[in-house]
Amino acid sequence: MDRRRRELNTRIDELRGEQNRVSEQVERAARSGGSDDPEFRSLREASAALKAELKELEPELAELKREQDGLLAGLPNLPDPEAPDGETEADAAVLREVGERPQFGFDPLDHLELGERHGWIEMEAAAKLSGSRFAYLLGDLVIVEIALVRFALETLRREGFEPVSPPVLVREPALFGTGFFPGEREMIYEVPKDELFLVGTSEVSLASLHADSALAAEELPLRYAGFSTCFRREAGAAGRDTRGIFRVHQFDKVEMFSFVEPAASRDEHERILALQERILTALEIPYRVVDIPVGDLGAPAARKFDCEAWIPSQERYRELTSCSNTTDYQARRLRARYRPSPEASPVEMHTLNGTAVAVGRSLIALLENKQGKDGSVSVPAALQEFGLPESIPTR
RNA sequence: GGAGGGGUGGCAGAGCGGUUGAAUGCGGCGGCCUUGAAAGCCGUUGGAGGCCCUCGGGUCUCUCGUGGGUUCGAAUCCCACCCCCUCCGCCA
Repeated sequence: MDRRRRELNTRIDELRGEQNRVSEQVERAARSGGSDDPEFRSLREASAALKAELKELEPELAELKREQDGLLAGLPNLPDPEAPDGETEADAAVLREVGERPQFGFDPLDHLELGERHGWIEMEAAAKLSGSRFAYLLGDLVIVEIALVRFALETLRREGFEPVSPPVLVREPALFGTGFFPGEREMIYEVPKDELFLVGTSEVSLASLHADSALAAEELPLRYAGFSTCFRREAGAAGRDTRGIFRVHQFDKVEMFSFVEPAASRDEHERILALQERILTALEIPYRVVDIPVGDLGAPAARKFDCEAWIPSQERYRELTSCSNTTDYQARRLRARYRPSPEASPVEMHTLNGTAVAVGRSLIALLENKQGKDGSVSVPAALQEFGLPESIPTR
């Protein structure tokens, strides 16, 4: 296919070149001889013949290009050779476990029992309002949510991440560029009337901040901390994690996003992971870090680490944050480039993303791990700085 | 939502069917001048892709918001879409 495309391309280039030359001659003939000049007429005919041949070949080339682009668009990023082998979550390599799992001298409650007892989570009315997998958060939990967001934003800001409150309704190219399209179209809410889509993560909006541009090398790295609501259809997850707010269609999240030079992306990945761990540690959530196997990476990522929080009611670790090095995959699709030196041609940057705080799941981890016998929940010191008491419910 | 105006090279800004891949100014780069610099003067200066090659270039195509169309020939004419500005209306 590619060979035929190249042949056609060359042929069409030649024809166009010929036509450009003939066109010039036509002009000269018109000037000297006028429109009755026989030379003028024969040249015009020659040009018309070239045009006819072009009209015949061009659609075939366009079709081949479309086909080839479509194939290319569906290809995933090349996995990092160090990513572990394997197809599924089960093949992930556990890198480390951090923090002490709580030892309860009583029967711990799950987050929904705690939430309902204190009037913090209301799911039935939400289901009536919006359907399954929606929730109202109320009271102290809302205050904790805001403290979580502020804590994450302040932490990241000190590390050079610029806070961003981005659009959450975006056009198709943003989703294509970040690699959610064509592969994960089923996960995305669509607003057909306006040809807009609701983002499943602010990663999509942040990545587009430097699309279609060529930055100077000195401008890199660029680091952003996006705060937004996220929307996910959760198609294909029917029946999974149906209890509580673990897997819902709408949640808030603070997301890190970095634009870096290719040589720096490995270090940046470590840096993002380190920040995630620092945040989890400050929130006093026990967690483990896993290295995602190649088969579970998704299209954009070359390497991915997840931090999984210990969830007492499930007696297992569940994904809380995730960070990916997408190398040049998104940059290529978004045309996010930079000049290695002022004279150099622009080349693709590397982009990386990572969750700073996924609010809903963080609340679950906090509620369950920090609960006391009386059903109260102690608040980590890091959040107390943002106006919360030592424990909730507030009396 | 209604009515106008407009999107041209890093920036500003001309061009409005053929010699314009694009005037001019600013900026950038090189040089002259200078002890050094400024000023001045001279020169130079977009991007993507294909082919050739003595690796420095040569050559061709595409590119004036995006996509179509008209024409022998389009930055220039027509259509659709996107974006920006001004005025009116509406609204958190």
